Amino acid sequence: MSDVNGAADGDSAGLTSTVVFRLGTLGAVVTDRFTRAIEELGLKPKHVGLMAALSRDAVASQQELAARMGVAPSLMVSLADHLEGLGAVQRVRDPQDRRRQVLTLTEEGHDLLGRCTSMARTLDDELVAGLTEDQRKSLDEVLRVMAGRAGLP
Amino acid sequence: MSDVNGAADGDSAGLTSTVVFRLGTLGAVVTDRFTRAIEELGLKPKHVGLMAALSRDAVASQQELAARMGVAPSLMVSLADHLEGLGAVQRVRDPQDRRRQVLTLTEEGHDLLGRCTSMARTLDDELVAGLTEDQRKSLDEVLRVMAGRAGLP
DNA sequence: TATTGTTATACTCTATAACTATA
DNA sequence: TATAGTTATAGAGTATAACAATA
Repeated sequence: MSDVNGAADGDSAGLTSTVVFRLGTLGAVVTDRFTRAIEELGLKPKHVGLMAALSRDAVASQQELAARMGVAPSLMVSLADHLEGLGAVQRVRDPQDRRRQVLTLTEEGHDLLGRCTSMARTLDDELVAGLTEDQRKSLDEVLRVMAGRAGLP
Repeated sequence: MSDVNGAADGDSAGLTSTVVFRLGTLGAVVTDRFTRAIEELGLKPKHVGLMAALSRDAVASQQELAARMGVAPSLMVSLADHLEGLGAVQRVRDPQDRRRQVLTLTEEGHDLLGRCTSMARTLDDELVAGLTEDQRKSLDEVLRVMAGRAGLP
């Protein structure tokens, strides 16, 4: 025992009981599953995130999207390259400012995103299978509050 | 609209509303915060995870720990190296089987883990600040159930 | 021969910096 | 000169494969 005051030493009431630890590990496992699910579509989570962002806002420049997703502009290039190669997004030079590449989600892109969403819902079902209806509602609200607390949109 | 049946196109009722997406992003943000918090202790999340595992089981060989944490044995070497350098763990050759390196958490290690736990609790408080007591209890139970569903201990 | 730990190597992800073209 | 996008380069993190010691 290296701690004279009331704080727990080691893991008696431990690290593994914190929300931070449990949310972090669970999030990692869940993301890992999702990653494997979308692999067959030739996608990685960031590609899906980009499509979701485009789905919300219809069109946006690469810089705007990079800022919104919190990634470097150079990464946005390769994400857009890949999605363009799949026919999921279209790049159009803004005629007003020919430096800007404006991205839009194509019909194929909407379709792909829809399939990803469907896969996520399947995983959702497995994940919440043991929860009551009340618990699911509570989860929804709790996630909303914590996301706000964590500075997420 | 590229989908004739009932499924949503794009993100109408979308990907960003799934538990998978929300849990994944929230977990990533939270882990990121924790990572920055423990930086000043010279630790990364995996180091803390290893210490937590040792705290639960007192002693274990590197192979056992690698298997438990789901990492490669080679990574366990560098994690143990680092923690040994900090004086947080001790490596002792098992006299019964001199191939095995048995790891134990030192007093210093318990102390370090305690500080990490305390940091996690501080983050916990910020995270759940907007939740009622009922919601916190529900969160605890819901996390337990989903962790089980996700194959976590 | 099989296993534990280690070292060497390679791969993935992503950021920073240098560069091009527009403004 | 400043900015959007691109390309080149580098670093972090981690796995796989080769190796040494021990069983």
